[in-house]
Parts: sequence; structure tokens; C-alpha cells
Amino acid sequence: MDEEIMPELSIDCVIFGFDGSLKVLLVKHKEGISQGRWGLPGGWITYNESLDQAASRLLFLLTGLDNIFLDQLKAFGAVNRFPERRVVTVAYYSMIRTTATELVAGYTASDVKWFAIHETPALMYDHQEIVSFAKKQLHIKVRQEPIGFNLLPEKFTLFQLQQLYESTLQVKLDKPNFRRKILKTGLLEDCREMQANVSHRSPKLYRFDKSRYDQLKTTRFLLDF
Amino acid sequence: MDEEIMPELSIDCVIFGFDGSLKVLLVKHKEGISQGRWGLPGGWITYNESLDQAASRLLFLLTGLDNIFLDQLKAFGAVNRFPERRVVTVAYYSMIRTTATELVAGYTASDVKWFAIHETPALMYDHQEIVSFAKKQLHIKVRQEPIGFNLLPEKFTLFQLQQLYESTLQVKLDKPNFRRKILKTGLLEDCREMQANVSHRSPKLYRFDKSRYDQLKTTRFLLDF
DNA sequence: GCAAAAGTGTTGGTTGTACACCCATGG
DNA sequence: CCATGGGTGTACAACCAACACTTTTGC
Repeated sequence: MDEEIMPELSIDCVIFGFDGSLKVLLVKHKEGISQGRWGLPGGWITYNESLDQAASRLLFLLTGLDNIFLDQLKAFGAVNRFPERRVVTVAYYSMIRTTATELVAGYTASDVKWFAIHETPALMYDHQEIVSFAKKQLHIKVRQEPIGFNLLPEKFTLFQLQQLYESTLQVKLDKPNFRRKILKTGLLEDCREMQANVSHRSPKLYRFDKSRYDQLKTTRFLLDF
Repeated sequence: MDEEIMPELSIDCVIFGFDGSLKVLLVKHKEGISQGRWGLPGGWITYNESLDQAASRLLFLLTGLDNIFLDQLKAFGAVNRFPERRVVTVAYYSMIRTTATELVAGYTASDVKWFAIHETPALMYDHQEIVSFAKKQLHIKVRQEPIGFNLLPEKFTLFQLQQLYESTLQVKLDKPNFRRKILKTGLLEDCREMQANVSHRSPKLYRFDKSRYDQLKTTRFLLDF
């Protein structure tokens, strides 16, 4: 089929990661006018794929990850956002475990790296604006859906989950109250397993109960921190 | 400057209205392949305007309304959503009073009409999907911002506001509890005026207190119905 | 024993819900 | 005098924030 690209539309991905603190994935471009500058991973859309398909393809190209939660953020369409010509970009965002993938540079990027969410370098084009918007969206989404679970390993402790919420929302939470609230939702399934070799009492491991989540989605549901 | 249009991008607007029940504004196209079919008001983007500007311009063209709250919904980009060629559309939504404007047909539309939100005719392209998405978004937004106020006349009664929430969210609310909850937010300012000539006790009129809203926006804020 | 996190318990204040009740007005 | 909505009061349950406290593990 036709694999030519649409000249006036692009995709950019804001990919969040977590390894104790919140990260965002950036690439250093190795060609074109923005050579050497950091920006969001992204690319062009071909005529034979939908926006969502293009976003998934590009995410796979960059991280090797497939079948990942990927949500549209917003279309950014300021007149001069792209210096060479008029291009509107559709931004997507996603969350993955930083350990889940070997990052692959190459492609059009000379470097790929995780940055702490509050210590990003200057970004090209309007990518700073896109990242800021994504952060705001993450604050909202993390309350409405148990989205954070994509950022943790399959089995995790309640404290890890609490740290994820704390670093995403930039708040300090009360441990006893957090565990009660999160357990009450029923979204966590006890693995009946302990984490060993830690220099304190061994914590239980939990996993995310997807069937319970699907059931809750039909009604309304808010995690209010 | 260049007022040529971008060939692969369009704008569609989902415009909600309220006059006792929730409405959506549709137009009947009078030319092109979709002649005679109902769809969303929309149009094309020129090279010298941003997406937001294009959406405002098109909304003004269609309703005569200016300076209206208008928010981006989502970009819709299925491969064959537009039959003639590949076009991605960026959908916006907005809320206005149905009485606030004389609807103007003409332009590319042979008819413009308000439809009850649950009694829309078959729509062209993927417009049904866009409307459904907008309804979902409205449910979410109406809780997070006092967005509904755009749909009511400047001065309104608490019961009108309650009906707006009930018809937007498709729920039945308890009158005493509704008034307490909404008054507690401080978002309503007492007009010190009564509505007269009603066949029951005259209700107080309220107006939306914008300054209080701006103040609340800085913190977090949820209307939970 | 110490540090660090796991985990339980309690308490007092806030909020939400359901419902009973009285008030004003036009027809 | 009735229907319709306006508006107030209340009581019980649920919930939540704050914080004290005990437990387990590695060093």
C-alpha cells in the first residue's frame, strides 16, 4: 500500500517511566535542523495507518514495547511551532517501567535517555509545552484510573505504589491511610508472597487485579488523594 | 497572508445547548458528496491560523458567538473516516445557551438545528463517534469545572441548575442536598432578586461568581454528583 | 540495639444521604 | 385547595485525617 507520509501531521510521544521517581523519555536528534537537541520521540504518519496505529508503531520503533497503554493527549497546532513548514502534531502519552526495555538509539536519534521529570533539558519546538500538558493530564488521570500500575513491576509492595503516587502528584501521603484506601478499592490482589532480603519486615506483594478494574470502570470511580 | 487551507486537516465542533434538556447543534450540508446529510458544524484550517483560532473562527461563522469557551476534544484519525481523501479532524466542543443566538444557515449548510442529545439523526462520516466521545467528556468535565454555567442564562435558579446537571449526567438528584452542595462551593452569587410570575413560591436568582472560580481553580476542586 | 519500613488501632471531626417538613404562588 | 417547586432541619452512617503504637528484618 501507500507508505508515503502525510506532510503536515506528526506524532509525538510523552513516555513516562518510574524507578523510584518519575521519569520522561527523551531523544537527541541526529539529523535535520534540530540536530543535537533533545526532544520527544515521534515521527510521521503514513497514509495507510490511523493516528493510533502510527503512535503505536512509533512507540514500538523507539522502545521495542508492544501492546502498551497509549492515550491521545492533544493536537498541538500553533502556526509556527515547526520551523520548516506548517505541521500540526498529535501528542500521545504512555507509561512504562523504565526497566522493562533496553532503549534503542539509532533510527533518527543519536541518544535516548530517561530524565527526571523536573530536570529536563531545554527541548526543541514546542515540546516543553507538550510535556507540561502531559504532566497536568497525568495528575488528572492518575486519580481517575489506576494508571500507575503500568509503571510498576508486575508484583509490587504497597510502599512502592505509595511512592509512585507521591512522586507523580508531588504530595506526601500518610502510610496507614494510603494502604487502607487503596486496599478498599479491591484493585489489588494479594500475591501471597513476600519480598525477601530487605532490611526491614518483609512486605506482602500485590498485583493489579484487571478483572476488578474492568468491573469498576462500568460505574464511576475516583481515587482521591 | 496565505489563506489557503490545509488539505489534510479539518475542524469539527460539538456545540452543546440547554433549554430544559441537553441539546446538540447539527447542520445539514448542502453541497458535496454528503449533501442532505446531517453532521457537525466544522470547516478547514488556513495556514495562517492556529487550531484554536480556526475553531473559534468557525464557531463564530456558524453561531455568531464570540469569546466562547471552546475546548479541544480529540483528533480523529481513522484512515477512511473521510471518503474523498485522507483527512484527520480535530474536534472541539463548546457550550452555549440555545436562546443566545439566532442560528444562521447559509454558508455551506442548508439547515442548522438543535437536536435533543439522545435523538440525533444518523450522522455523516464518523460524526456519531465524535458526538459520543464529546458526551463522555462532558460527563467528566461537568464535575471538574462549573462548565454548565455557560449553558444557563446569566441569572438562574437553583432548580434550573439542578435540571442541567440531571440532564447532563442522566441522574436524579436530591433537591435539598443539591442546593447545599452547590452553595457551599461559593461559586454562586445571590442576585438579590426573585423570579416572578411562577405558579409557586418565587425562587431566588443566582449568578456565577467568576472571581471565586478563578480563585478555586488554583487549588483542586471537584463537584461530585 | 538501631533504623526503616510493615502493618494495626483509635479517635474525633467532616460529609453525604435520606427523608420529613413547612412555605409561597397561580390556577 | 391543590400542584409545584422553594427552602430548612435533622439524624444516622460512612468516611477520613492524624497520630500512636507494635512487628519484623538486616546490619
